[in-house]
Amino acid sequence: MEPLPSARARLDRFIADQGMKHTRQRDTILEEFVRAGGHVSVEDLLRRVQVLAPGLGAATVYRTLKLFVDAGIAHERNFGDGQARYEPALDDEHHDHLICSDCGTIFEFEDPQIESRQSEIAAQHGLVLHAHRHEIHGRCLQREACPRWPKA
Amino acid sequence: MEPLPSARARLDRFIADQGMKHTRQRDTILEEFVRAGGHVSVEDLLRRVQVLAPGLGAATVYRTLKLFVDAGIAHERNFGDGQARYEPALDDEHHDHLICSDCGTIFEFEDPQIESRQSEIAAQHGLVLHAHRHEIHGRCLQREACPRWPKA
DNA sequence: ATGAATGCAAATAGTTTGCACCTAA
DNA sequence: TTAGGTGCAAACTATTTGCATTCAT
Repeated sequence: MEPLPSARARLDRFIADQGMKHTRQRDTILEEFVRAGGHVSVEDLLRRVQVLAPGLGAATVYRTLKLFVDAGIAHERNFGDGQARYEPALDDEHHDHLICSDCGTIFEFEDPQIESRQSEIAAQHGLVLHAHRHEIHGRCLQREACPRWPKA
Repeated sequence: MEPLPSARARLDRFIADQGMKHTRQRDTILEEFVRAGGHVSVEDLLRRVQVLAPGLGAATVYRTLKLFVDAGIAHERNFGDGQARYEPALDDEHHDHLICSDCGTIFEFEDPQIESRQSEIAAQHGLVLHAHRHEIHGRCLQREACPRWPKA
């Protein structure tokens, strides 16, 4: 995962480039966003952030996450549950998601074989691939091995 | 695409099994749903349906599409644009989507190689695959060849 | 008759926006 | 000083739900 310093550096540069301002709120949100580690919903992040900055409002979190996406330090994800999730953007690596329908755990995966097939498929239809979204939904093979399975 | 008679038969059976009732609205919605051919939003479908049945309300379309999904004759899709889309469910075949970001055309694809990799990946993480979602986003290689590219 | 389905309107949930006040540069 | 940012509340969008009425069986 992207370390905080580099994310902050990128954000600062973006902010400067756009003639925007560096604020305490943005710092706090970035810090908690990176600490959360990935796949945070706005609601989650807001809760976390409000521990450090009680007055901070939801609108600011929404606006700031959009800013992070524009600055290239976050990706927006939409699993089918009606709320957007965000995760730190890494410089190089790309990954897709494997989601357990039983316990909600989200794994990340990357598969070169699939990646390359995708470009071929796009080309077959006369398109150049520029993005994709791939989610695999599964169920625990053995519940006991699942770290998040709710204790009976 | 699923022919209307078989979809209607399946729906009728499901309705009977559940002790539900056969209504004119459900017929109309099914007819237009199948005619639309796939990837319809509720808004689209409502507009279409209201031509045939002016008084028909949005809530009924929402409820009926959920019914179609339960009855196994429709799938719900969520591309990231904030509104759900529905398409007829086929008996056998499964497909994923290839979407042109330029003109909005939605192609369908199916790739056995990718399908099989997915199960392997799920297994590696201790899950059994039970569903997946895969979208490829691309851009037209040659705009002229694109049937839906907006005329300049 | 009678329970399910409809249509309308009101309620939700997630997200966006308008605006007066605040704050970084 | 002065644009840009924040916080709050109101607005919006997609969808769901409560309820009186209508309709299929």
